[in-house]
Amino acid sequence: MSQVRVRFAPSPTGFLHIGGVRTALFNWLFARQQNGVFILRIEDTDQDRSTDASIQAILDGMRWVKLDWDEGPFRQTERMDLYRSHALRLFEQGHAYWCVCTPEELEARRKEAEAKGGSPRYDGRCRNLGLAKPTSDAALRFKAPQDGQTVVDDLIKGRVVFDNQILDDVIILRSNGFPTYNFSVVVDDALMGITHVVRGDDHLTNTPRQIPIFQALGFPLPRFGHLPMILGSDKTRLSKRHGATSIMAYKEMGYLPEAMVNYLVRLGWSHGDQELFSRDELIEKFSWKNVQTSPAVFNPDKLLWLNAEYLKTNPPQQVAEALVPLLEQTDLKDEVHAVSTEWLAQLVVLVKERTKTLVEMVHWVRPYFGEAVSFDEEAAKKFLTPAQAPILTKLVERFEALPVFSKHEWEEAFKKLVEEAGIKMGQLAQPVRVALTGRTASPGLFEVMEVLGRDRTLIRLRKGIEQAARS
RNA sequence: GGUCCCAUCGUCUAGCUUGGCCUAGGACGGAGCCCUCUCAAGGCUCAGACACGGGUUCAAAUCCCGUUGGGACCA
Repeated sequence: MSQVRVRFAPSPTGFLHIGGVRTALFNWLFARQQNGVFILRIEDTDQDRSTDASIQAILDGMRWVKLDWDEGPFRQTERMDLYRSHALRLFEQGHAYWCVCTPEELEARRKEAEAKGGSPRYDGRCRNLGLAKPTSDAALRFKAPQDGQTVVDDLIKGRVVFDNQILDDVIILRSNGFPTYNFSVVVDDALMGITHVVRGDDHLTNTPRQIPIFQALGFPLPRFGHLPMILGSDKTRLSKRHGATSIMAYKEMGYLPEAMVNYLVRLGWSHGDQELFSRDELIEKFSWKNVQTSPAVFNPDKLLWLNAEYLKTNPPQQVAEALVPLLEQTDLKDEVHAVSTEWLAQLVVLVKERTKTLVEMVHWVRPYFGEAVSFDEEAAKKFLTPAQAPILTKLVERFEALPVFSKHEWEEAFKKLVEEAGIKMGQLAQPVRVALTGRTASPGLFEVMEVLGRDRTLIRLRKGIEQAARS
């Protein structure tokens, strides 16, 4: 059994699409599971639309989700000689012929054929002309088989049969010397020794056009697999209209790459009822037979839930590391560098159950930096009133009597005071919460104090009392 | 228009290969209850689907045919 070789072959037009990431992911998982080779190939023959920035976006995106490639990135523009020489070889061997029909003529004939109710494909006019290298503009066409059937034994769709009668004599080399998509793909896949061509099912009907080219070139056929598309909420192909489609946009929105991968892999693949998978588990359990045959609607809510799961279960240190770059983009920049990574991890633990993205986490984590905290106006108005000042003062006195912070002891002291005052927990907790965090919603008070430490807890309580007395 | 693909809760899906274990399971989202110092998280409960029509069979979500509806490609 020869080694598995798979590829991901995006076009560098725009950004790396999450649908592309999913295709790459399935290929990558298969390669890793089979101890195979994963190849990255940039299909940049469309020079009008391809940009270097897009190539960079592909590499950045792949790295972010940690899909590493073993060979490449290859660029088709660097392989033009290969396409031309193989096209010419087909001509020399009688598998291709020069066509001098102009686009205008073709268009006119196509319209005519359609008007007569015929099929709009090429009529084969130049097929038997036997033109040697013509002087005028000419395109090279592949002599497609005209009878029989082409059978694709698809890894995902199963057996798909096409009548060769529908096959057109496709152009393989344009008159400007550039290869067409269907040709360069075949040459690359063949030359790179790809054993499994797995791509979006928008390419399924291209497959019977490509198979005869492999055969004419004398290369063994790879296996094919066609993944169903990702749809938007209105069941049309996923596009910007449905929200972000660029993988890096999700990074910016505060998603973890683990969550993206987990979500994308479950969109079209399943392993029983399991929802959460580690990378190693995916490699172990992935199989084509459990890939869905029908398209799937992208569900941002579920992705968000998964992200929250990973925020909660990933090692806090790791989450903190991912959080730092986002904090650096805020006015907290300097303070972030002043604190220890351990303390940051502790902060993550404090808030992780309340946030679904890193962006939300930035917001939640804010009050714990710096000595003082700024009060939310509404919150202060409601809970830091002159009526609250006396009990808050008492609380500070009790706390001051405790020389070191101990979550248990401070909680006991707090509860004792509540009991003595004959009030409910919440009646003291909310003013304290506002004093400590500036807001009405926060993690548990004593966890907050623990993260703040004794000094800052006392400082903030005193400031809270000042605010209460003032209003 | 031609060819091809697809069809289970709103969404992602299990089940379909090898019909009975399916009064169709799980997850997200929704509703409710519990927990509770706030907000969450968590626990429990509920609503919610085999596109339709024919067959085959003792028995069909599962097999066959058709219809409808989506989608892709070709130009």
